[in-house]
Amino acid sequence: MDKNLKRMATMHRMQTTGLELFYKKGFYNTSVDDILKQLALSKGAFYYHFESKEDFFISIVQNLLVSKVYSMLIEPIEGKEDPFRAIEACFENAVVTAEHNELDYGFVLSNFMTEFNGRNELISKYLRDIYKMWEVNLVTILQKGKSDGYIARHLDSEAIATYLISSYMGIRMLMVEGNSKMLSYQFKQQLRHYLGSMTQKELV
Amino acid sequence: MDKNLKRMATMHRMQTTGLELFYKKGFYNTSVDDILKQLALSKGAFYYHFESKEDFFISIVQNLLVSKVYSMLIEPIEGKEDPFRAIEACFENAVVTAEHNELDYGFVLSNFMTEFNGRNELISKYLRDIYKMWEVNLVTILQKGKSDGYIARHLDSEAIATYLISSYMGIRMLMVEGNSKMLSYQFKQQLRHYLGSMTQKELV
DNA sequence: AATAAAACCGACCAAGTGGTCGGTGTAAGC
DNA sequence: GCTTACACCGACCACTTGGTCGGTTTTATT
Repeated sequence: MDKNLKRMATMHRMQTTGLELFYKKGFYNTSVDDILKQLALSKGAFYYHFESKEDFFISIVQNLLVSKVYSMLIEPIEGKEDPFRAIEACFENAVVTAEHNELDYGFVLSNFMTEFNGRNELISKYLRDIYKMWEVNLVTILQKGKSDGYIARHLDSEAIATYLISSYMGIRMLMVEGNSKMLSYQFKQQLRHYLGSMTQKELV
Repeated sequence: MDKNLKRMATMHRMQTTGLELFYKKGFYNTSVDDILKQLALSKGAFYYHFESKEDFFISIVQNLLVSKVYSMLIEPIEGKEDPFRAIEACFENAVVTAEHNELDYGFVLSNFMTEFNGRNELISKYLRDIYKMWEVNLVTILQKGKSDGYIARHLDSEAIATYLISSYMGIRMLMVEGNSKMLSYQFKQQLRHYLGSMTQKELV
């Protein structure tokens, strides 16, 4: 059992470092040696635990990315009363986290989706699944918002979810170029406006 | 003169093919040999015309990307009466172009910005300049819209421009993963809603 | 202490990579 | 016909890449 623990510990160390470097420099632009150097480990250790660089990345996706996206972007809006309020709070929180250059996993996801698109179908599939999970969750909560009387029924939940995710991924892309504080502020402002414009219709 | 013409022709051929492959597979994941193979040209020809792979890419940015972004995303909304209408038409046109998998240069831009971020400061700077050109233009036309009475003065032009570009880059990112027709439709719908919500305030 | 399995090492390999360079074909100018 | 400069060729180089493998150290178990 203790053996298994050590194994898990090493693998986890490799995965977190791998994610960090892959995110910073890209998957194809980060060599296995880069990762091992930072970990002070050898090639042998790496290929003892993982079949290949691809296999390694997939393990990162399944062990780190899925759960992080879930806890950062899905859980915080699940079960809340007012969907728009919950979504607003969640997105604002995510974008503020991103200001300080911490890993925010919505963007990590979109970054990787871009990099692997058309280059590695298997990995793309895994990433697409996470995205779908996020999207489906947003749609579900919006639909529930309709039943609960928070959202006008004529609104298109799928389209709103798509637009929300798009703008978020877009702003995060821009934020890495600097000026992230201003961009974050502008995003929050317009997000509020966008969501606000849909709730106000109910008052009419 | 004829000599110069041939030189230009070859360089242009290299640049268009280069852009196509860099866009499809990424800059770092496309080798000079890949490009030369498709062109049936040799290494010698490449390094006769360009100093390095980096120099080559910069020439593509300056010769192709700048003018394309200008003609697709800036020119169509310059000098139009109603800014929101013009912006709406321009973005819808861009996203429809993208449906058929043609190169749409707004996305090409954002793709490269992502890839070079933190990896090549010089190239990043060139790309950022193009982005700024786009953004400044949007802000300018929005401000003009205020003077002309099309847009309420209390609205934040910079924030609107940012949000517009964000959502566009975001939706384009999602579109490459497939289902682009539906995503394009949803984007257009929500874009209209977003812009519409700001014009209606004037009626109040 | 002996054993065996697990965890790790690092030299090595084939296949690329960006870039160099001595050479060749060719077309214009004399 | 001869020269010259431009456009192009492709073998070659140093270096990096993902991946292999025979071997050594650690570790739990007896």
